Amino acid sequence: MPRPRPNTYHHGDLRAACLRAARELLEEDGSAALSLRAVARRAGVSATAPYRHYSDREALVSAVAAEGYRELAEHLARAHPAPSTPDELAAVAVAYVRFALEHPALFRAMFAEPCDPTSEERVAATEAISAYVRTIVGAAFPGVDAEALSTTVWALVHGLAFLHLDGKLDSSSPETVAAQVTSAVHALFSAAPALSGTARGTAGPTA
Amino acid sequence: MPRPRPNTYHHGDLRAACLRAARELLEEDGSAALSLRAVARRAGVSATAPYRHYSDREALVSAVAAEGYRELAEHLARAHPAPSTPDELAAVAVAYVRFALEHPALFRAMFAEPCDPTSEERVAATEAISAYVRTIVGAAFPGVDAEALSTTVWALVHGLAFLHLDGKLDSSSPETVAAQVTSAVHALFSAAPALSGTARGTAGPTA
DNA sequence: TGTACATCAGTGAACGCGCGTTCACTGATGTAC
DNA sequence: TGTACATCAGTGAACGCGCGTTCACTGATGTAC
Repeated sequence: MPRPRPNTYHHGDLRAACLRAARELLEEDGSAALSLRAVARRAGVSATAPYRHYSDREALVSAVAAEGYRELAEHLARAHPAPSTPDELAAVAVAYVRFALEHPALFRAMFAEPCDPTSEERVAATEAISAYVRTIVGAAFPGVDAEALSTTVWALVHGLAFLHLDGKLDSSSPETVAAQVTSAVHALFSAAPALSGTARGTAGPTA
Repeated sequence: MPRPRPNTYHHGDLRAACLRAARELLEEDGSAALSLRAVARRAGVSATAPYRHYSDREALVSAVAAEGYRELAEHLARAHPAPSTPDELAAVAVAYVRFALEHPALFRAMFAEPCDPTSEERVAATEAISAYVRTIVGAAFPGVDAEALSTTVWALVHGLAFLHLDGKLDSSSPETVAAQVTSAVHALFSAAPALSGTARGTAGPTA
């Protein structure tokens, strides 16, 4: 009975296992800083094994953050694959805030610490997010300056996420949060036509 | 020649000196976590002296954050003591973002890490900020639901601050930042009358 | 004004800790012949 | 199919570090008489 990979010396996929371990640690204790040694311990591997796959601690943290960005993107797309009305956009906004509240430590790792600009994986991931926001805002408001509006939308939603995360707003129930996010986003969108310089009135919710 | 306080054994006001030292360290290296030992070193005092004034590290960090909130409040008031038009409110919003960009590490200490709810000094300071925002938004839009609108405003501005802080938006010049914040806030305010259930149209910029 | 003494606000040695990282190493894997 | 060997992916000891915190201490201060 030759077991396929019993307690292999060679782990198989330690790179992915480290990411998984890091994520687990973040979910369990959001306030603790992520340490390479803790990740190795959690992955059931010697303290130095991760160095085979990550050049240093920073590299691991960046990889975790990048994975977080990708998951966030998926999460938003799941809320609505191609939103084109204010309601659908609001649903995406709610998903954004919910993601932050469901993965507080990950979200902080993604945003709260200075992003080192040398991690191309990380830069690419954040660029993907902002491009995505630009695209869906542009699709919903074809005549509007999508660049400016999408930044404003992103900032609003991002700010709501952080204020909730920091306990500065009432996050007692998911419904409360969703209602607040929805109303804030609608408030902003009802002003969107005013932002349009070139095609005023061609698109927009006009109440 | 009895010098008044030459190299006194008794420091005089080590509590304040610790705060000052902590602030200096934050300004100098925003990415490093604040340590009690580093603060003591900077204050020119033994590693354990701060324990006379702060029960533990957390207490010092909370005190720093609380001071930050108070300074932020002053900074906003200086931008405009009693804003009552969208333009004046926008000036306050710009001041908020500028404060974050000028004191990135302090701002992160104030917001990015979970606020421990046991620090009454800290809780009081954040409550003061949010009450202040509520007040000025209420003053500018008397008929509007100030609670909801002020939350939305705060979130928008807070989000802009954080996205700039994290390098996700173009922060190349103060003017760029100011223009963007101003336009975002105006976009939101132009929708404010729509938020008013009771006094629609009595206040508001109506373009 | 001078003295005794309690209290206050520091010192400095010491503790145990977890960390990032290096190093020489070794067991497992897979490939060339 | 079997063997030799290079390479890969781990181990484990060790380093030096800064940290938070404790402890017994001591010098300075201020107050009561």
